[in-house]
Amino acid sequence: MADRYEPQTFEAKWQARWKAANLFETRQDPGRPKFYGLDFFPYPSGAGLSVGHCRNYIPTDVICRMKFMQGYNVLHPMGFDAFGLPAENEAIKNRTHPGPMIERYAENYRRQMELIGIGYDWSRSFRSSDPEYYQWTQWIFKVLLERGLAYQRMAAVNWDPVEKTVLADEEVIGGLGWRSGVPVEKRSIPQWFFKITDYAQRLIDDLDTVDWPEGIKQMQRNWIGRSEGVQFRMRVAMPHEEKSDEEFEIVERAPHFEVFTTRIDTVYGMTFCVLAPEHPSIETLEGFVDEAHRAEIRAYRENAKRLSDTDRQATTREKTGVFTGAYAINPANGERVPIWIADYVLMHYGTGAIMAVPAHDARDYEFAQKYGIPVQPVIGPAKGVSPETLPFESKDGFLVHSGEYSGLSVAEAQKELGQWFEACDLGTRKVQYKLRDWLISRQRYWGCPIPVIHSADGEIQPVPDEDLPVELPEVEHYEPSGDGSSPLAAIDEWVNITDQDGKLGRRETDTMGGFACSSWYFLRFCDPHNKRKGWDPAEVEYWMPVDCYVGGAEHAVMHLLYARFWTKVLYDAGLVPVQEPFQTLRNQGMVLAPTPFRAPREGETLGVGEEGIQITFEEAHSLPEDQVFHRYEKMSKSKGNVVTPDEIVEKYGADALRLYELFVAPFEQNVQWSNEAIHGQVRFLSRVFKLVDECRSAYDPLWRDAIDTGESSEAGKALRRLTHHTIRRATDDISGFAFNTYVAAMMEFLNGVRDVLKTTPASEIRAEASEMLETFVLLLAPAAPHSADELWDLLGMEGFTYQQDWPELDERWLARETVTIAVQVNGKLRDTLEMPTEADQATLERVALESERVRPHLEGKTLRKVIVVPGKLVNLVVG
RNA sequence: GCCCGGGUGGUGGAAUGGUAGACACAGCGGACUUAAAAUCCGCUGGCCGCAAGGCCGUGUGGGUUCGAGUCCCACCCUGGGCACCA
Repeated sequence: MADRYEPQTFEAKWQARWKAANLFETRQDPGRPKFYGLDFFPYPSGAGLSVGHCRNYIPTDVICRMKFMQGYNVLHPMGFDAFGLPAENEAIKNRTHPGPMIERYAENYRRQMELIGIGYDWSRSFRSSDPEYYQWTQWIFKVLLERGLAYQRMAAVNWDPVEKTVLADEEVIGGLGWRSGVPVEKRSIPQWFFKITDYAQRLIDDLDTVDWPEGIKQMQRNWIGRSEGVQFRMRVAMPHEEKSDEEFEIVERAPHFEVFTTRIDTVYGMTFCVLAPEHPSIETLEGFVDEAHRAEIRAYRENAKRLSDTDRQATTREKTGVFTGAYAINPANGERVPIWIADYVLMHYGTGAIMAVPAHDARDYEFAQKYGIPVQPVIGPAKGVSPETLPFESKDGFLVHSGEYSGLSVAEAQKELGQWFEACDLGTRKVQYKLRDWLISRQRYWGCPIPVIHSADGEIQPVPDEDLPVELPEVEHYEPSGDGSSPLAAIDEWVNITDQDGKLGRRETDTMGGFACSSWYFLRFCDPHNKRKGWDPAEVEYWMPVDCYVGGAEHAVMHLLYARFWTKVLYDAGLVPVQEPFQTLRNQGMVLAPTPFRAPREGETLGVGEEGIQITFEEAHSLPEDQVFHRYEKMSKSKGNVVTPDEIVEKYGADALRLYELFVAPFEQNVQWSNEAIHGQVRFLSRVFKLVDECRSAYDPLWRDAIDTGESSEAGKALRRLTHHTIRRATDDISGFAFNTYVAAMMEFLNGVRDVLKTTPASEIRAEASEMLETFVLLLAPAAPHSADELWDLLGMEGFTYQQDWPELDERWLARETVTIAVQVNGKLRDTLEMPTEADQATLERVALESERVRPHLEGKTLRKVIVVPGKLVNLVVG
């Protein structure tokens, strides 16, 4: 019998036994509640898993294991997000084909997940690149198409010159491609979109129905960006040709335009208005202005077209614009205001035109200052008071210089002006969203083909269900063409087909971005091998929604928003019974690893936010110590700071790794990896083995019969209190994602047991010690399943801990006979008293006043007040 | 600039408004050992004190309260997200 933790001798053995017993195969017993625990769909990188990834999988595994022991039918699947740019790029770099490559990588991921003892039901696994899977991705695409939620249009898109593809807005970070890190360019090509904007309001509203981190919800709300305002028409007016410059007339033939504002209360302060350079009305407007203005407009628009989005949206950039020579009429007061064109107004938001109120908007103010446009304050901090400094952007104010609306608060004025604009048919109150439609087209090979045929007459036909999947053709060369077309377009024998009616047609050659594949995989896990349907409705009805969804916060907007959108579309189509896919969501913190840097040398410059030049570990060793410093960074292959579970399991064992990752910090918090602190877990497990080894001769499997009839000794009682106290803590902590305190509770359990056994050997309290041993092993099982099974076996028990019932709490043992009462004088602790639990207030007060440690602090003072919290403390207030 | 988190010993961290520092790591002392490792026992926030004990202490400054790491206000630092969205 091992009296210490020797993982090499048993971890592989138990993993093999679990596999042979199909232990984690999904159970669907009637009469049991269900629990669906899911991890984010991983892309299996060639670098394999790091201990950082494990921080996602281990906690979910702990919860799923406890839920199963508590009697739930647990669905805990794993599959691989194999399609998409990362896989294709890695394959190109390795000069191989993405298909077989990703298969190897996925196998390696699975090996590592098994190495750390994660209890997945592998019989349900799939890859998003399996034709049996993407057949149904294509089928869902058609559902969207039929419902008018998928469409193709020419679009200026984010073109990533390195990836040679189009990126979704969400994949452009600060004007740079999210993977390539280079500035994206504008290009105009036909693109497929999903109309997620139709669902904007529901995507906001239903966040209230799910248990997600508040920060993630807020990020989604911000991304969708709802704002309420008024949209109204500006009529164009030109100087009267035969009269003086001061007289104007409305030109009905001119292109009147609409503006959107959230600050209708400031409408009297409008001193100009601005059109985006791409605004379609400008072309007509040019016909009404003189030659000089026309030339300026054209020059400005040409220039704007050439600017990249990054340059245009750089916040440090000074605003630019041109006066058109035309004017518009402010409908609120009939005053004329000049019409400008400026690229700080964006065509894709609102109407692409704004009313500019420089007194109350920082951007308009900056522009007005630069071009000498008047500024008219209309909101002040108090009634009848003008603001002292401009711009005055606060909404906590009152209107001035606003006709009959002067004196109203901002809130009142927004309401009344909105009503007035609507009553006079000047405009309408409107809700705007920042969210834009989801660009799904990728001009790349390694993705799910869009199941559409373009017939010769230009019609778009979905591929019939019976012809799905549209399989990716096997090809030698799949590298992106670089001309904006998919490499699939070059495969004539695949592209050119005859449709059902015998007409010639061309297949759509774009593929879907990877986020499409991960927007429904959680449904497929409910019924992964269905050949006739994407899923059996009964299976999805049974398992959905996901009860516990765990992954990194970096998918806060993209994946989670898309998956919610698809679920809602499928709900509307009557295909799934839930409107939200993920009931509870939690984000694990990252594992950061020390990464070497050195100071820049002559001629080297640091980028924004950089503190040094990142170097390899080899280089760090070759440099003098004072030239190298370390920073904790996210683990990544490119930084060379990856710690793999393989090396940790090899050295310390899987259970020590699992415990360490659970214990090291709160679940949601980032942690700094250290190879040293893990020793504590090895030590803990060794002491557990030692305890079981010492006590097992006293172990009686029939302890239940003896324990409630027999009289307990003091030591026996202490042991039982400890046991049941820990059942409560472990159960609550695991349920509440407090894995660090769960492990701490187990350590305290061990320490407490050892204290009891110092005075009373286990053989004298056999029943209580047996209950303790069994409970200890079972409570430990979710976190350290290999050790738990080994210990279970050493106790002479049959089967796996996973199959045992979770220990049952007996609340009677939570009650204590005595409690420690804190005695304070003026809030400062002066003594602690061991008192019977049921001691009443008067008793506590009396004993507190008698305390020898307390009395010196009362001398010469008057007792003014006594606070007694039974079971807790006595506070004597003196003065 | 706006929206979220977070600042507690040498380190990771614990603490329903009620004994701050649980549980660990590291360190120090001791036992065992020829020795080391491993293991076991003890100490370990700062200052004063031989001790008993006292004073200070949860980023800073105020406030509420009998009592504040926890609640409120202002500020500083830090991590993340968004960013010309009218």
